[in-house]
Amino acid sequence: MLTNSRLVHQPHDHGRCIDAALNRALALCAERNARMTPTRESVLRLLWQSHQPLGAYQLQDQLATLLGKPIAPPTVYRAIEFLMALGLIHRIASLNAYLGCPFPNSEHSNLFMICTHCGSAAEVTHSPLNDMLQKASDKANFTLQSQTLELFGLCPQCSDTNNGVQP
Amino acid sequence: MLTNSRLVHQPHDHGRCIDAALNRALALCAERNARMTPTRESVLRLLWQSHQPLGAYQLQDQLATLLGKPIAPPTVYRAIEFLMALGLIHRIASLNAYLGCPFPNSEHSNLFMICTHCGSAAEVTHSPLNDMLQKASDKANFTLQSQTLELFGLCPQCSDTNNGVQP
DNA sequence: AATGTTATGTTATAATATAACATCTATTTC
DNA sequence: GAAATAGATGTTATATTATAACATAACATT
Ligand SMILES: [Zn+2]
Ligand SMILES: [Zn+2]
Ligand SMILES: [Zn+2]
Ligand SMILES: [Zn+2]
Repeated sequence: MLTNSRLVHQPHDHGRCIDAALNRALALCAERNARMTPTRESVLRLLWQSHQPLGAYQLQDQLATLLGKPIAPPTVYRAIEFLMALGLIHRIASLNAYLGCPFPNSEHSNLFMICTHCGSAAEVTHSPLNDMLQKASDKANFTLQSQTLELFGLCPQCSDTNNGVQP
Repeated sequence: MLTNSRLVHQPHDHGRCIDAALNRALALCAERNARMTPTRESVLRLLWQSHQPLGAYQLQDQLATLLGKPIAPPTVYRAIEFLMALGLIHRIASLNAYLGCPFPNSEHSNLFMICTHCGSAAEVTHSPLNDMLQKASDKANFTLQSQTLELFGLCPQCSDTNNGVQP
């Protein structure tokens, strides 16, 4: 079970998360001949400021503040589109929100564990789960193409005590 | 694996689907002292006209046509809210659309298999899958509360040949 | 009939997302 | 380096999905 769960749901040196994400992104761009422009990089950084999914208009606000000038929705959505195409971020359908992907290269089950209290979200890749979904699909003669798997509940921090909100 | 998959993805006597759904709904309303009003019944019927999830504004159009008078969004959303509260319908987050539930009483995993070609959607309840999700949550110290599980792919009809769209 | 409760009508607006076209910037080609 | 091209951003308008707020109507209980 490959996951960033422990990291997400615990206090940690978060600067590393951002740096690592940026480095993965730059490597992937080099590999694919894609351009990591300042706008795109800013959006990716904003999505890695926390481990909580952000909505497009939250991103818009924060981007406008960061760049010190008004930003229109298409700018944000274009960056999102670009980053999604590279697999650098995911969309959380239940939340209409976006989240940095911790392992953009590897195979994905796209399973998310999202805390209903503090909002943090961990991503999980779980082969047995994928196998089971594949089998269930086979059994129903359903040709599986993609999947949206979002779990809601309390993260370790928030279920332990009522610790309040995450850094 | 409890599912309406075979029914959904094959030609069938669809009048029965609607009648059965209505009967289940009426029984549940009686049980819960809830009122199945004409508007609510119409919305439920519309959602059972096909096995394809419908958006709120599609419902609005169809309801307006059916009732022969203009219908405002809140009317539709109120009916949706009521039917969801009773577990008679589900929301498909990836589609912003709503779908009748084929087994509103039983335990739910809320797993959907949605055809990307014809749009039909089957619901599946799968205990081993739920167990596995519960275990994965436990392992991550995540207190599972609810889940959104949506699979996209080709239904038996659409993957077999290029049969085109479903009745 | 009077009262309280539940449902619907109505208007306006919030929140999320995209279309269409103009302009600019970087990359390549000559 | 200038011209041509492709890629990225700016700008305006609008589509799509969902809810807030308040008025009216229907129903139920007494
Ligand atoms: Zn971090
Ligand atoms: Zn939490
Ligand atoms: Zn049917
Ligand atoms: Zn199909």
